[in-house]
Amino acid sequence: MASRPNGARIRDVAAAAEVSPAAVSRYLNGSLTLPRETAERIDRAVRRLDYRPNPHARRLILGRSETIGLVLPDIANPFFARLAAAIEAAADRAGLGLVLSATLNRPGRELEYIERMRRNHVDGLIFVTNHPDDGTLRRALNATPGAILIDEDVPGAIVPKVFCDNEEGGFLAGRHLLAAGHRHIAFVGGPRGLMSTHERRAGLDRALAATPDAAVIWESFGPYTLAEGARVGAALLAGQPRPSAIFAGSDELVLGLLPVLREAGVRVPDDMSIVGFDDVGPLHLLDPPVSAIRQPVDAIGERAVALLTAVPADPPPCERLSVRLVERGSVAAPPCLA
Amino acid sequence: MASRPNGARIRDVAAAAEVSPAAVSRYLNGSLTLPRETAERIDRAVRRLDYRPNPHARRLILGRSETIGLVLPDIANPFFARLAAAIEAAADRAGLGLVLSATLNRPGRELEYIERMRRNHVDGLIFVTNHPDDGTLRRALNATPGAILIDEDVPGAIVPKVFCDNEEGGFLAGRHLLAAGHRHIAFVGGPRGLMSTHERRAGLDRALAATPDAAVIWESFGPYTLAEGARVGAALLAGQPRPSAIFAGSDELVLGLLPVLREAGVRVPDDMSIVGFDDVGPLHLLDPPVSAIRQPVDAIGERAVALLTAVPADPPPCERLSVRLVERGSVAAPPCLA
DNA sequence: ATATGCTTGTAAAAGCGTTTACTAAATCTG
DNA sequence: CAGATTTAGTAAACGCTTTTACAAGCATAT
Repeated sequence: MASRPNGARIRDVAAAAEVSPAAVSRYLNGSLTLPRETAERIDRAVRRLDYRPNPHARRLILGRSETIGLVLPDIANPFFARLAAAIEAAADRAGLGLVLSATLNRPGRELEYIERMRRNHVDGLIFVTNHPDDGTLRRALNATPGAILIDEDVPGAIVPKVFCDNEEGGFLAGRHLLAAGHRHIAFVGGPRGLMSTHERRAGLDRALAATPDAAVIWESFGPYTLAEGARVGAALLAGQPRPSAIFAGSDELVLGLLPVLREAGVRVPDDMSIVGFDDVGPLHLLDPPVSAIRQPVDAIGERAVALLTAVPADPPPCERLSVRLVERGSVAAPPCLA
Repeated sequence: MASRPNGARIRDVAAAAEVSPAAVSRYLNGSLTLPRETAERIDRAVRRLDYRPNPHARRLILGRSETIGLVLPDIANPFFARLAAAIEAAADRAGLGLVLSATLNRPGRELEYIERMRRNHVDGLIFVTNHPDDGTLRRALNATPGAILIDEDVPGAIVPKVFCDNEEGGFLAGRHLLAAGHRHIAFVGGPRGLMSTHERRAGLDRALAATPDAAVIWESFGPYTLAEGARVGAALLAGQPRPSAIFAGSDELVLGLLPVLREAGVRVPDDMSIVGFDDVGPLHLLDPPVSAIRQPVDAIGERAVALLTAVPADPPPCERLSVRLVERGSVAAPPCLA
């Protein structure tokens, strides 16, 4: 039916409807109202030829691509995968395409994508970092409007931001542990210098502050990975005095910790309580099911896309989405009280 | 430095190097060799102006986008997320952008993407289905070259394909269970009508065929999901006679099964052995660590991109990538022999 | 009769890199 | 030295849509 392999062009429609290409374009885009009869001729031609504007020509003239970029450390990581799913869904609802890029923490990858955005390859960028910034990223971000930051901050970047309420999460975890009777708590944090690490710790401290004999007696900082969880588990068990509960900064850390504890004969929650953060992994399927602070992943994706398509505000908004504690079976009274 | 907000254009470079835009284009694309002196003038201008071709203009004239599309059911699913990571990495190495789309099994989404490819929005499509095809997808695929199929087949689609060796996987699982002494085995498959389901079952049968008293005494078919795993677990425990081992078609199924077994007081592997498939989830962190057939996810991604960028062959290749059994702690002798 | 305004459009330019076809000059060949 | 070939480029067309600026025709108001 269609004469050309790639579908009809606007001028085919124009010819079929016996109007000019400009008329078709303007009518279709609503910048020209036409009498019923003419409009119907165009509509019919569009349907008959199954016309769709060539996106490349459109992007060239419009200078935008109806596409956003998602830059994150690693799509295979369940937390980022969930985030990506939420963002993809939100972008799709907004009629936006999504191009994906994993940095795998290779330096320069993030900057490369900012550059791509500056050159209008994409209309906007959703950025997920998980390493401290030496100022490079901040400068690049501030020099190039159109990016937004989610999940983790780049200090000093003046861009819209969407984070979960890390401090509240830390507080919730701390209060929960406290209520169960724990006084000696381990904080297994993310990397030093990351907002999430700092804030979760601050929230934990706030919770503990009200109880004089409660304290963080052990802490560690490192990547939010499985391997780090395993490493930390060993170190924690080797130390003295041993805490009775752990607040870990990610699902992955918990997943890494658990087998080490089990191996060492430390039972959860009888000998050691544990609270995770993120709650996107199958924490409910572990033995015991692990309690965790749940991040509102879908909402973060939703808001990220909304902010990207919204008119820029000054100063750019920084949204804090609530977290909540999901109680399962990994917290009990400390052994001394049992 | 750059006079325009979006970077230098080819004519800026041409002006700076005192040649024509055509000369710059052809020199940069290797279709014109120039004397050292002229070439250096252009190189210098390119560096000084930090020139990069406008991708939209490039795509318009070239009719291709240096971008491929990845269409999969759900990026939040760990298996697909791993696959996406592998494909993203391979695409990146090949200098290709990746646009992501999750179908969430909405009908029509897949067709929509094939249509987009036909209109040159993307240069190629990597397709991951997980539902039986009624012929619609086959027809669309065959009518539009440039897509490839991975992980799951669309019967009759004449396109390059990359699958793991499901049959071998089923065989490996069956042989392993047999070797441990099991004779009464449950097959927890994916949906009926899916290649993976069929082939894994066939491999299992082949393994059992050599042993007269060994048989699949229970089977189920359903989505490769957690919820299905839980459902099936309950059904399986309610039936009589009870098998001594389960071969489940995905990590998710295992993850759904496990808590149901535990709840029912059925110990793994003492009372029930279990072998999974995929091995991308944290199977090694479960209690007990679960043995599984490991899919070569990275290799699948790698080959998919390679096939997409290769010159089309006739007939299109169908690659089968080897799987292997990863033995952990979820298989033991059946209780009757213990 | 002239001015004003609306309706119904259209022509042409803009957006930018690539390719085709071609020229002018230099070098080589016989 | 005539003619062939190579070298070193260039002008113009191409891809397709959108936008700007404008025009013809008609009705209404002054």
